[in-house]
Amino acid sequence: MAQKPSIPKGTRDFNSEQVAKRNYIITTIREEFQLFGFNPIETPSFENSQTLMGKYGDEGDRLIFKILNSGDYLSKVDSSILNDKNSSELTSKISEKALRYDLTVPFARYVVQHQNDIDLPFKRYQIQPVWRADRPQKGRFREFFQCDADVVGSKSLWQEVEFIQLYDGVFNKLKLRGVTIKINNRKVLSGISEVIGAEDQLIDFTVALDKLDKIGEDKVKEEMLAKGISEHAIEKLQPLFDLSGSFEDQITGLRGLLKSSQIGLEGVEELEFINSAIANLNLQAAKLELDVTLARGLNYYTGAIFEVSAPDGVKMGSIGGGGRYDDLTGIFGLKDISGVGISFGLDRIYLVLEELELFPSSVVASTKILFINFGNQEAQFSLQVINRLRKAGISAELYPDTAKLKKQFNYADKRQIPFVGIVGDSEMASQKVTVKNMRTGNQATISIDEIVSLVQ
RNA sequence: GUGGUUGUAGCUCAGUUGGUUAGAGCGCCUGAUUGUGGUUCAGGAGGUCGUCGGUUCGAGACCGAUCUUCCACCCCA
Repeated sequence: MAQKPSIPKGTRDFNSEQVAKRNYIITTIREEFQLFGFNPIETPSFENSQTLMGKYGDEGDRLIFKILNSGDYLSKVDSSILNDKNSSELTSKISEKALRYDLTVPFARYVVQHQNDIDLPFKRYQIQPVWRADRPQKGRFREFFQCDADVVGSKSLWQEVEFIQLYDGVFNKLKLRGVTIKINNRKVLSGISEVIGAEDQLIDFTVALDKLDKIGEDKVKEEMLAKGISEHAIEKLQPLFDLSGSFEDQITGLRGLLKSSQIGLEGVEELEFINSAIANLNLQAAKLELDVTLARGLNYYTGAIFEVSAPDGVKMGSIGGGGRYDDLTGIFGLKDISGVGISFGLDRIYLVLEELELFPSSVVASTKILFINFGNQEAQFSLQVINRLRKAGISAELYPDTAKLKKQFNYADKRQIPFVGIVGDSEMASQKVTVKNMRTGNQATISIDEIVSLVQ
């Protein structure tokens, strides 16, 4: 095993079965996207660093894969910068391109760049890999696929309602029941921080709050204190920790808590609108849950925030996320374009379907019939038969070598090819083929037309 | 990026306080069976023990570095 080749940490090879299963998920998502009126676009795997940097927060910047400039990239760099060993300053000098980190920011760039060619509201979907220089874990890769659907140019809350239905539609088709679509609203979070007098610490406050179900109330309070949020403010937060019950109950509680915050009440009303609309539309595979501790993508989300978690009992991070961003294109100079979108994490959905054994057995398509090779004359005859079968839409192949029968049959068996065609002197003379059913062991000598109906 | 963890045959894993020639099951190859796979039987191949360096008379085992795996943090799909 000397010097086995390898692939970088957090990347994977996919065998045929895995590709088939991935395609099954992708096809399902794509069909649903199209059913909902989204059209595909694609963007380059790498962007100008400027496009990506600063859009995901400091943590995000760290996780962006930077691409080294071509040529003698160090020669133009000021030696004082080199001596300073300031990585971030040096990076901007020696790297002007970076691998895309998600599909949302490139989409925003796309909208601004092609604003004269698109009709608003613009609905697009995009299924492409993204890269993050993260430390890998289970369900966490450095190269993975996102499947995004977004709408820009409409502030309507019906979009949020539609996206929830889209989530439900995809998971229903994948037979993945019991997923939870968690929803929150950035305005509610803003309102809370306003009410407790911690507007300036919104991010710290929400990041701590986000951990509530993981580390518990006391630890969250500890972290808030450590981040400089006053004890008085945390005391005011108590009604939030005590929030419980149904979506409607929590709405009522929030309304009381946020009665002095205009923006907070706005968020509550949005949540209420979405919930009542969904209640009238009946979800099939998913349930919608209000989770005021949900805080993601705060660097650009402004309204609804979504996160999808796998069914209970499956240990996996979120399998989807999304939200509304009122001014994402603003960063690129196009103001007042509101967008909202969701993302499916293909690689994690794969792991969940695998764990729950939800892949249909039919996803791996294989050859239907393999022809045994007895020699050149027989092979010639077999290929004529194979041609006719292929024209009839049946995938058929000839074993390429005149190997021992045991070996040829074994090959069919290993590849789970359901039928084997045997052509020898007597078959050629009668213009027929002996076909063996590998599962039952039965075999019969039949005409080519009969093969078509037998194998199909 | 921080702390921990893992690596032995194609796969899953044994391998005693450091001591001859590193094992098992499954898989693979050959034969029993030159027009018949899956079962059975007989035989066989395959490992510089992740990599590099160190300690030692002697290292799969101990130490260091590095890569990889998984976990916690961070963050996230």
